[in-house]
Amino acid sequence: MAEAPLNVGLLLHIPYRAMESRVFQALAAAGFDDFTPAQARVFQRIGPEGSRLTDLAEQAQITKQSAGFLVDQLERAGYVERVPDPTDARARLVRVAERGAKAIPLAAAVVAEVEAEWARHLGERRMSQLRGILTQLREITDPWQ
Amino acid sequence: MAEAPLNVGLLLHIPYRAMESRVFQALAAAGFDDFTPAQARVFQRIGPEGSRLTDLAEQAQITKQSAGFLVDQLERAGYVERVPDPTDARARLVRVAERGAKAIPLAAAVVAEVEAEWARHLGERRMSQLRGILTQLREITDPWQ
DNA sequence: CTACTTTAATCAGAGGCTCTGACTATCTGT
DNA sequence: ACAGATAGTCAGAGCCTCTGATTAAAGTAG
Repeated sequence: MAEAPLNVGLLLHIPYRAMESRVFQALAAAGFDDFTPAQARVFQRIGPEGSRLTDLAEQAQITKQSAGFLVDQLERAGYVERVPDPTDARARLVRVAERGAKAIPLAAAVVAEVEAEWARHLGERRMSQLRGILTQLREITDPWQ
Repeated sequence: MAEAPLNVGLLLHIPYRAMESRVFQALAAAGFDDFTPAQARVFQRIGPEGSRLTDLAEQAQITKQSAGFLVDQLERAGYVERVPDPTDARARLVRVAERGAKAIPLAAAVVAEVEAEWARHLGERRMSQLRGILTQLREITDPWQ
């Protein structure tokens, strides 16, 4: 794809993967060792009041069948629960359950820690530029606004 | 993981995924429709003189069994070939084959096109800042130098 | 030169992730 | 009331990745 000056796509992927590994290592060390990246990509999108399976699938850019498969596992492991959607009898809301709620602050802490490391390396100024540029870039690269 | 101000990890992932989709769409449209992201992650790392399976596996951060599986498929599809390593009879070099060589300039063109779109949106100045910051960030997030 | 250790690659088996296609139940709009 | 759209599931297939064991060749020490 590129050689000498790594393409920006790859450059974006490298720190992303580093962040992801750190979060998963920390979660596993804290006993959340049944928890896969694929499950996390769905779990992450669950809104405060719960989300419908179809919405989770769209946002994670997978089919609803795949999302259903992953939610099944998250449910079995106690991270989420499914409740009827009061506004639509066809639908069910996927909500964060007790065990999932415990994992969230832990993950958030690791994210904050890694971001702090990056800020130390880049300097606060460049770190905040990075955030600003990525937010602007999101305008044309995020299909889900 | 985060809510209001998206965490930087996620912000990095959004444009990466956009870039990847664009490249795969273009390859598929040009007849390279048997070519998966997993295969690409290995293919991408093949050096100009060919690379050993073990090195490809390390750089792609997968096991050598997985790398072997993917190289098998790339070989069957004509993207790569395996030749004996003249310096070590245990090893074989995975090299880009004819069909693979044809796909490379196409992928490079799409990468350039997407980068140009991003530069238009961000402005040349911020695009070049992005590249610089990511390159610096790579120093502490890339296990392979 | 021989024995031990390491390295490159493969084989075998298992499980996880994602997809397409088909189906049921419910809602929406006319 | 009916046709079409939407939420979710079931069934089946294929792809990706892993752990553990194995073969062959290299490197190393005595």
